[in-house]
Order: sequence, then C-alpha cells, then structure tokens
Amino acid sequence: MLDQSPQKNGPDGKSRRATLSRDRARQALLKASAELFLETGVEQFSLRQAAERAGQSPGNVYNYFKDKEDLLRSLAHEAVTRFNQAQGQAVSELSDPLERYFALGRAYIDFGIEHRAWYRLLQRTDLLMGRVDPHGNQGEESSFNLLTGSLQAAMDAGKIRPQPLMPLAALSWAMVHGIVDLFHGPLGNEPALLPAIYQAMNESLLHGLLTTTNHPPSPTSRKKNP
Amino acid sequence: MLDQSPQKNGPDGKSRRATLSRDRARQALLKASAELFLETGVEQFSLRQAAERAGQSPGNVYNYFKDKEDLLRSLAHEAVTRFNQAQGQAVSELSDPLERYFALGRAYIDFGIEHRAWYRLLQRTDLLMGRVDPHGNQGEESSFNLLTGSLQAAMDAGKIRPQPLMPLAALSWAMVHGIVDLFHGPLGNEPALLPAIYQAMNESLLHGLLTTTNHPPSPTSRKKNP
DNA sequence: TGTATATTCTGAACACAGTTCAGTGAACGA
DNA sequence: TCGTTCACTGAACTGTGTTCAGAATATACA
Repeated sequence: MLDQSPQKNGPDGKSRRATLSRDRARQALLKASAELFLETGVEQFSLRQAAERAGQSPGNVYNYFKDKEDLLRSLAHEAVTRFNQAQGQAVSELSDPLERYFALGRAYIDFGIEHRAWYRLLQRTDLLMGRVDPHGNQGEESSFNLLTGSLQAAMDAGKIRPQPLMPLAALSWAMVHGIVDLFHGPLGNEPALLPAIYQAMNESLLHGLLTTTNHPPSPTSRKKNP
Repeated sequence: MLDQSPQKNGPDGKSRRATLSRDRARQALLKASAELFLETGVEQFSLRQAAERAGQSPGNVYNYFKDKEDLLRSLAHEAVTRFNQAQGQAVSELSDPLERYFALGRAYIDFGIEHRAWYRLLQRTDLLMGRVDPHGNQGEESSFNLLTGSLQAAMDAGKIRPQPLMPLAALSWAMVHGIVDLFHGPLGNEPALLPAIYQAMNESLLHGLLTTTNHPPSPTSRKKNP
C-alpha cells in the first residue's frame, strides 16, 4: 500500500495522455530535485527551489508527493539502487566468504565517503542496507543479505568462529557506518587516516587485538577475570 | 576570540549590575532551551519557542548568542561535561588498560543510547570526544585522550599487538559511534540486540574472528594472498 | 535628587520554509 | 461543440531564523 502517486486509473484505463503527462511532470520534479539535492545536501534541500527548478509551482508538488519527506524518500530510491549495485559489484567476482565480507565493508565505506549526500539521504530515510526494501526489487539482493550471507558462509566453511549471526552482522554494519559517519564529521579533514583504518579494521577483526596465546574461547561461555 | 557574550567591561569595571542581569537572562535562556531541547530534539528545536519559554522576545536572543547555531553550541557545553563525566567515571576505578578500554566503549554506547538528544547535539556540533575542547577545562581529561591513553598503555604493557595508535583509536571510536547511531535509527526497535552486540564486539576485538591457528602477523608487514 | 548616558529588551518587519486550497485553463470524451 | 476532468497556478496561512529602530530600563554623573 505504498502508492505515493495517487494514480487513479479510471475504469478501462482512460486518460492515457494525462497519465503520461503526470509521469513526465513527476519525473521532471525528481530530476530537478536530485540536481538540487546534490548541490545542497539533505539539510538545506528546499521543496520550493526544487519545484522552481522543475518549472512548476510549489503547490503542484503535492499532486505527486504526499509531502517533502515523501519526495525525499522517492529520491532515495535512486540512491538505494546505486548503493546496492556498488555492494553487489564489490563481491561479484569473489567466492571466498571472508573476502566477500571484507569487500562489502570496503565498498560500503567507499560509497559512503564518495557519495556523501546520497549516503546521508539513505541514512535519514532508513533505507540503508535494504532492511526496508523500497520497491521489492527481486533482481538485486538486499545488501544486508549479502552481509549476513557472507558471514554465514564463512561460519559454515569453518573459517570464522561459530557465533550468533545477527549481532556480528550488526556489529559489522556499525563499524563501517561509524567510519563513514566519522569521515563525514570530525575526521573529515584527515582522509589520510582511511587506509590505516582499513588495515586496523582488517587485522583487528581477523586476529584480534591480543598478543599472547589467546586460547580461543568456546562460543558460549567466557571467563570474566583471566 | 570566542567571546560569544559581548561583555564590554568598560574602564574600571563599571556597570556591574548590568552584567549580572545579563548573566541571569542568558542563563534563563539556556535553561529554557535545554528543557525544550530535551522535548523536541535537535531537528525540531525552535529559537522562538525557547525564547518564549524563557519569557523573552525572539530578537533578544541575539543579544546573547550570535545565532541559533551558537545557542546550540553553548547548550552542547553542558552535554560535553556530562559525557566527559560519564567517560571518566567509567574508568575511575579501573587500572588495567584493556579493562579501561572496554569500559570506555561500554560507557560511550550507554551514554549515546540513554541520552539520545544530547548525543545527537554533540554529534552535530562536532564536540564529540573532546577533539574540539570547548572551554579548555583543565580539570577533566579529554575523552579522546582517555581512549588513546588506554590503548597506548595496553600496548606498552604488551597486552595488545603494537600498531599505529591513531587508526586503532579512530576505529574504536567509529565502532561505538556506529553502534549508537544504529540504535538511534534502524535498530531502534531491537534493543534486545545490544548485549549480544557487546559480546560480539568484545570477542571479535580480543580474539578476532578466525578459528584456526592464526599465526599473529608481524606488526608491520602483512601477506596478501595466504 | 535630577539628568544624561548606556544597556536591555520589545515588537514589528523581512525572507524563506512547508503546506493548503479555491480557482483557472487546457486536454479529453462524447 | 459542449461538459467534464484534471494538472496546475498563485495566493494565503503558519512557522522559522534574523534584523533593527525605538521603547523601556538601569546606571553614572551632577
């Protein structure tokens, strides 16, 4: 029931030209919005400016979108597609689950840093990682499923210690998202740190921080005072 | 030169009463703002409503703050103090560097989730982790220094593998921030995941994800194709 | 005390935001 | 050609941050 365009297909599909015009106007609005959005970012984005750029009156926007948030959500569909493509492409030629896992993380971070405006839009509209699938695209797999899939495969193959899947997936998500967010903010002036952070992330995740003979703990129990 | 209150102390300190009144009005404004802020959050916070709540006219705010952003920054000072206190308290009775490290992370996440509004304000004003020290408080140590300090101490004590400090600190920061941000957004409905994420974070960071005999890599070089 | 000066504060105004809606005008089917 | 439909405009409403002339008030000096 997520029809944000009140397409009232009259009986026997009448008013075809009108519908076409509808689509064209809506598309023009989306295109102008995307343009403006890339210039201003989410925070500064203005409905009126978008409408003006599309050659329409402000009020007309509400014939196509419920409100500003709805327009942004529709915009975000485009971003979600790009993001999913980036994620899919990152692992398209990799079969080793661990390699896929790290490639996903790297692609995630690269996308978030390179397409800052889009990423922030995805974040704002809760469309990140495809946990809320916008238009149920059957073709491309949800990014979150790619992540959980690679982790589960790595466990099944005995490459990483068996453990609950969701916490580990969420933790991985939090890591890459946190890195992106830090580079959008307080670390924005130090892009040179990124490669070193990559390395720290890889080594820490793979081998842990400890130096000594770390008797790998059993998956369930853990001692408190070593 | 960050005097946001244009205190023009005339020669020989005249107009004492006026200055006192200034402080009271400013304080009333800050108090009302904090109240309103906790109800609305950063995004919905309104200058006019804050002024009205403080019994002042909207324009008068600009006698005490440069603009809305400046008022929010001043508000954030309060939050930064609370945050630093939480961080300091978390490690006040711990001496083991690794314990301090994990306690900091846990306190960070707890603060971010419990005091959502304050945390988002800190994030927005770039005051998080005290990298930009607002009022140079000598008494309390910067939170970021607490983090780097515990990591450096852990390395010095030979508890964790030696490696560049800043990337690891940034990575740790990104992790906890990412977790907080995810629970502010897409994971907001699943607070039950948090303890499991804690455990995944601890075990992954300590021992790594790998199962097998992971010959701990030398600190500098790392093979690419094992 | 009375007067002059300085400071605090108000209230109206401006530009811009999102949103609503009565009315216009053009395309459409009959 | 006539009605009907429907995309669209343009004005209006509320609320935002911000500015500023001037009122109100407190201070300093006589």
